[in-house]
Amino acid sequence: MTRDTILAAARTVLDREGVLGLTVRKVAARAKLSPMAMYRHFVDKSALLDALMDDGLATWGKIVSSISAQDPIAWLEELIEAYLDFALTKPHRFDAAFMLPAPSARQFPDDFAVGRSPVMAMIILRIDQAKSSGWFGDKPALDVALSLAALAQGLVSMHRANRFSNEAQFKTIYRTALRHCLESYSVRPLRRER
Amino acid sequence: MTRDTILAAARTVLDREGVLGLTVRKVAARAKLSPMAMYRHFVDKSALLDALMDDGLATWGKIVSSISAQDPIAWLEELIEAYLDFALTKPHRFDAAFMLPAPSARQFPDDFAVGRSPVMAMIILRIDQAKSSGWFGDKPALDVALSLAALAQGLVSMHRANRFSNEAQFKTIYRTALRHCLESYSVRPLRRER
DNA sequence: AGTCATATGTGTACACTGTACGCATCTATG
DNA sequence: CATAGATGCGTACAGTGTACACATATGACT
Repeated sequence: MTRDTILAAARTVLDREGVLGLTVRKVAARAKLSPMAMYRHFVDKSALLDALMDDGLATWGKIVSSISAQDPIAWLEELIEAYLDFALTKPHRFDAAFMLPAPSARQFPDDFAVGRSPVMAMIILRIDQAKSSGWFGDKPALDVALSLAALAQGLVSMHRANRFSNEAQFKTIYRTALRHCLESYSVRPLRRER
Repeated sequence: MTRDTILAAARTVLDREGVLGLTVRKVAARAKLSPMAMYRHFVDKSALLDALMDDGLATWGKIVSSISAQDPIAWLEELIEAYLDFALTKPHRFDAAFMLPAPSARQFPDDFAVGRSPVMAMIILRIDQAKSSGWFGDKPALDVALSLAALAQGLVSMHRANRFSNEAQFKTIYRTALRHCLESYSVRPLRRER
């Protein structure tokens, strides 16, 4: 379908020029279409961006599917590393998937909200597996998964905004923080004393 | 100074139209200047956005300064709540301060990198205070502060991207996750939950 | 006072953006 | 072959950031 041609072209432009540099005309040119032809396949530029987001999430999904570790905890550790790698080696794809240029009007169907996306489902599955071996106490798997995801996303956002003085520092902090987060859920629930 | 007039106008436009709706011409109109006059005070539109970011961080800084709790842990809890409130009641300011529309080229001086901003300094101060009463064990205060900040930012980003099915759900998850994060660093006397 | 350098503001112009509209051309079905 | 729908295109327009050259205001020094 032409739609896929356009998406492929859009991916290329995205990778080269970033979200900001992505322009309807550039994508059209690369897809060998007139600019207006784009609008037969996407109502909007923002619809194109949304598609690119789905595309990025799908790639990320494939990466997650390919994590091979058997042990659920090892699997989660690889996941953490894979996310870091994805963010660093494909920054523009990452932006499109996780850092929309501005809050779009897109409404996710309830079934696709955080915690119901395919990737989240995989993560939750592993957490539940680990639970049956005694990890994570009675914390809801969704809470654990969301904490990991949000922490990772927050740190990467900061990095993408140049808020770490260098990449090495960022990586160290990322690994430390995520490891801590993972471990912090891996005990029976404890209550703080004041 | 005219610069401040422009910034005031920009704030208004930002609040009404959001980061995406903010346009050099609109700001100029509101400041009763010709569009080109803007360029005597800001080299770029992106310089204006940067200034708006500093502005947002400054207001956030004032909010943080005004947290009154004495006990450092209570202070941190209020901080968490204040951040949530800031994000929900001033979403566009929040965007400008924490979610730049796209990774800008802005380089932060080393002294202003994450962990050295004024707000971070305040947070770290409280964490250190808590440490001297035995909290947080030997975890570097920066690690604790960054984890809290990144987790909060990540969750809010997700919310701003409509990834939670409703605001109430988001708030619950935010509070749960941040409380957990805070507690997870608090190695002080811990007691089993019944 | 008058001069003059500097700071500040403006009007016009340009290249580039997203995209509305109407028309042309393919494609598939009768 | 005819015809209807899907797909593509050329033109046009309003809105964007901003370069450039010119106008004016300001204030310091004679």
